[in-house]
Amino acid sequence: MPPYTANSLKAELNARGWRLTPQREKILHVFQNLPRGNHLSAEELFVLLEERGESISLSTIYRSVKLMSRMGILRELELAEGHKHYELNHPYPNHHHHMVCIQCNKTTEFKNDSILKHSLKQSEKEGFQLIDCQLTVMTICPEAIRMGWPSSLPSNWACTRAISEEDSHDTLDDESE
Amino acid sequence: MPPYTANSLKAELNARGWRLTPQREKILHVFQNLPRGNHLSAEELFVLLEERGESISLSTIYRSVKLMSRMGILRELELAEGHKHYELNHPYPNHHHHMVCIQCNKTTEFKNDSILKHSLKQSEKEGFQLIDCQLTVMTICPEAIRMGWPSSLPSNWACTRAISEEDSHDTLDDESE
DNA sequence: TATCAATTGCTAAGTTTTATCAATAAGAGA
DNA sequence: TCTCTTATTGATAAAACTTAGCAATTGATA
Repeated sequence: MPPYTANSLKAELNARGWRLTPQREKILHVFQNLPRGNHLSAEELFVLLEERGESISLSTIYRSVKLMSRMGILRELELAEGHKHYELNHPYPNHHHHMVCIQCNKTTEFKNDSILKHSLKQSEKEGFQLIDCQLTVMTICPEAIRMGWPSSLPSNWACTRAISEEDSHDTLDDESE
Repeated sequence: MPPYTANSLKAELNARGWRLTPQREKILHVFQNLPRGNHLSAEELFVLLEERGESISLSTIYRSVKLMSRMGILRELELAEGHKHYELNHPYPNHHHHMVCIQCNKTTEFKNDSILKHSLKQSEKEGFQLIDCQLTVMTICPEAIRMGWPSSLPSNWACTRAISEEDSHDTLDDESE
């Protein structure tokens, strides 16, 4: 995915009968200058632009991020915080996934291209066209563990337990960063 | 994860100072008798119970599915439909993921334990405790493709394109399916 | 069986997102 | 450059989804 310029964004939009507006340009600009690993909700984007004196209505924010997600410019994230987050779409080889602490909502990115490969394999097997894949790893972070969690947590999350028992590590294959 | 009975559910609840109620029992029962691959939203669960003449208030539905998710009995799914879905939690070795058509919202399950292994590896590397992981594969299904989609779709979803070019298939390792 | 606190159901309210629609402005063509 | 057509914006209202508050009920323990 090439870094978008105002011109290439315009071309992409016009090719579909859509228009380049100052609002869409500003929104793209925000995401392009966002530090790596950050993502914004519609509300956060709204506030951020307001603070910069470049206010855009919330309606337009919602419409724009949805449009740009469908175009493949942004990526829509569902990180279990009750609302959607958006980030610049970085396809392979910069494709990445997220690990989230279900207690404090802290999220971190990680790369692992074999996830994408598995997804591609799965979709091809069923005749589906792959658009994107997102692995969300739900965890408890070290701080949350220290804070007493997971006191009220599952006593039987065999998920972790069982797979640890058989020490799966030697069956890992990939180049995960 | 053992199949829950009323008794084992009661034990799990009481161990945490919580109580077994007819409502919680009914809800568990619904999920245990749901055909494999199905999941329900809070609203759908509400309607389903109402139709069976076993009405439970919507508040209680929401509270119960959240509680049971935290206990590891249910799994909360975010499948980009705008609201959460729930299913019985099937940990390893019955852990699974979802492929969803972003056009018609059709979802299908698939197994691939190496995803879980990668997640475990990632969380351990950072000192996080793994709770669950969910891979969501966004696709366009064959029917949607036939219907003219993805006409307004990304022209540059390098995600798929680039990885196809290098034919990644021979680097796959696992027992998926 | 009595006690105490967890739980329910009802209602209201909070959050996030979409719909409506008149006014505006981008793009294409003359 | 000007005009025309239609996509787009912004404001407001409404929809969709989820949580909060509280009196009444009921499960678990002794």
